[in-house]
Amino acid sequence: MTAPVTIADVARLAGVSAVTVSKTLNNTGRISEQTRARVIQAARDLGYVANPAARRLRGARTNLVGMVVPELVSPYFAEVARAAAEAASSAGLDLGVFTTSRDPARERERVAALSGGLADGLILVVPTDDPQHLDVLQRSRTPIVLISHFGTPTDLPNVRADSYHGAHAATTHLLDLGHRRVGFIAGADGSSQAHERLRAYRDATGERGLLDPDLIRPGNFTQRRGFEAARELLDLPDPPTAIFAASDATAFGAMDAVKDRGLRVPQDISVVGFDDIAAASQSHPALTTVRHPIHDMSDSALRLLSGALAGEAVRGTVLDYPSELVVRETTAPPRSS
Amino acid sequence: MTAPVTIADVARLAGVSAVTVSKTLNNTGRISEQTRARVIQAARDLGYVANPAARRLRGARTNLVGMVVPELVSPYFAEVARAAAEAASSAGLDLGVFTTSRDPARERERVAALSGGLADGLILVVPTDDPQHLDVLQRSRTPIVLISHFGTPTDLPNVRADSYHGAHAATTHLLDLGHRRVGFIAGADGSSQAHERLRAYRDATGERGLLDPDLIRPGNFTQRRGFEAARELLDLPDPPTAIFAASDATAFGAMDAVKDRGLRVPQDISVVGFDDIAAASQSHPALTTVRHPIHDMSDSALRLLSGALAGEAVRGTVLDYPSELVVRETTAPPRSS
DNA sequence: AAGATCTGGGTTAACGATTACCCAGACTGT
DNA sequence: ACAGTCTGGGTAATCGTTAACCCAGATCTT
Repeated sequence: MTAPVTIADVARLAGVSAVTVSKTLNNTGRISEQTRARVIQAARDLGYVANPAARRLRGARTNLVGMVVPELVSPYFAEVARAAAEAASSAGLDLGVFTTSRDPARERERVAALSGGLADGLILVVPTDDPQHLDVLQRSRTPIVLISHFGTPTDLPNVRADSYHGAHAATTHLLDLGHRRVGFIAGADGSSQAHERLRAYRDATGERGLLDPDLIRPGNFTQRRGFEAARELLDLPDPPTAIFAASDATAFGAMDAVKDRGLRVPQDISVVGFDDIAAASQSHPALTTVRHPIHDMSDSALRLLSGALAGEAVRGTVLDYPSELVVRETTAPPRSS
Repeated sequence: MTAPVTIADVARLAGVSAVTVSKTLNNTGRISEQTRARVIQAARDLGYVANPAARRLRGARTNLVGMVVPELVSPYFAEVARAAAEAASSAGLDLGVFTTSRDPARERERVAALSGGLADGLILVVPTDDPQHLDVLQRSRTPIVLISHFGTPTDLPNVRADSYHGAHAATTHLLDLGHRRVGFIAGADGSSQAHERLRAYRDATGERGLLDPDLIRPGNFTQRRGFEAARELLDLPDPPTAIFAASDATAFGAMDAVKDRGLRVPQDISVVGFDDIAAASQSHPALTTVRHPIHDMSDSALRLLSGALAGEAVRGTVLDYPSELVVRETTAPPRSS
């Protein structure tokens, strides 16, 4: 039950004033080498860490950045959080991750509490697309960076993942291999990313006159639904020879269905996923998929935030990161060709 | 760039003093209905949210709980974080998740910063087992709850996941099905959980005189290593008819290897995992595995923390949650029997 | 009817750290 | 030798909120 050690404790032990301790530890003001050494020693001995609340209240920096994500269980968000934590760490910042469970009210509270007095800056992943909410964000004094916000435009810096190009490339890849019937298992309704992926699939197949509505199945990003939807596709009178799933999990479900039918991937059926989660490269055969440059995105988000913290003007910046196709082992030319 | 609205702004608008606003909003002290209504209205109009830093500094509660985890990418920690966030939310608390990347120094910093002035309480998942570090934790004034700490004993409340029983049950399950050669793919060296799982496997096979060191392969919890290790096992002169993997990811890798050999799960080879990650129930065939009662554990951890926050004596509490076998579709009697 | 009690709200101080400002002594230059 | 500069460090004020006290007027006692 030891009370936390304060700056006064350190000052007492070092035989100086609290101000001198503060100056020493923050490298501000003039301090002699002797005193500096004494202070640092005392701080170390006591295990002193400045109280962030006090620091923040005084207007100084906390070096804490808050990240608000819808949830953490889907590998995508987990990966974004991890990449951001690493980027933050190498920028000398700490990252605290807060989840909203996709509850707009909770998102508002989190943002208010964090920007009000805990964090130096905020990174919002897929913020709720509510004009009023976004307006509040825009007026906030604490720097905010958006990740993958696609709705109502704002002038907040926004780092976006562009699903379209990757999805288009993936579909084209299958077409180029010789597939003429490529099935698509969609993502969740209402997700802008899901919408983009479907649009790209439609465009790519349409360009070659190979668009068949029967080959498009609804989905929800889950593995289970991937399994079912793939079954539906395989049960078609004229089944596809390749399946493009809107997420890796869905693709794994689809692969399960293919194997369950006694067919082989990729010899009988090619499968492509989307996201490049960790399991994609580790499964066997390794999944051909589309990768969001999550690391680059998180790096950029943190660079923008650091910039804003340092007073740079970052308003209006929009960084679009194209997704890219990663060809592994689950795609091959169709049997017939 | 609106400056955050402070309690003084609300006071001014409502025509009262700051203290009255504080009392009203915190339901402390006597306030007339009239005044109360005016204050609440003003606060709402201004969108006032108390500055957590100031509040915390004054010694009042932040309603923020910090959770420190090694990382977030492995589904296990992601799930623990999610369950804790839900439990926190229903206890009226917010949960901020911080990662350490398994860096002890970073863990110490995080804990110091959080307990020093950000969070009301802390939940530490798998804390570094350093006596000195643990001593600091034990002296901390802010309540701390440990999750799955197995090393140096402390009197901090500790909610533990017991891997042993579940792993023993899993092995016995395979043995009861008639398997006489059960392979084991271990977890990462140095993980106490990995050690317990191996110990249980050894005990369970040993009890029936079926322990064969050749059937034990090193692993590291990854899918890739599961694939390789399973190959090694299948290449044995007298290969196992069942494989018990120390994690679900490893089990998936093993299943890949089995299928890659043209064998079927569970007809030719049974596979059991450990953790019951989301993909376990969604894959096909659905994975037989061992589940940690993560939700119960997180609930308990938060209950303990809330209790401590409310002044209850929770020191010394140790809750051991047994892991339990979940039989799904990847286990069956061996071919020969 | 005069003290006691209650009501509703204000005053003051404090939390821990930082910043702006100040000052004593040592050193410089001419 | 005396004003100016530099060095090293201290004092006071401040951030936003709340707990501990206090007090004026209304209401209640007997």
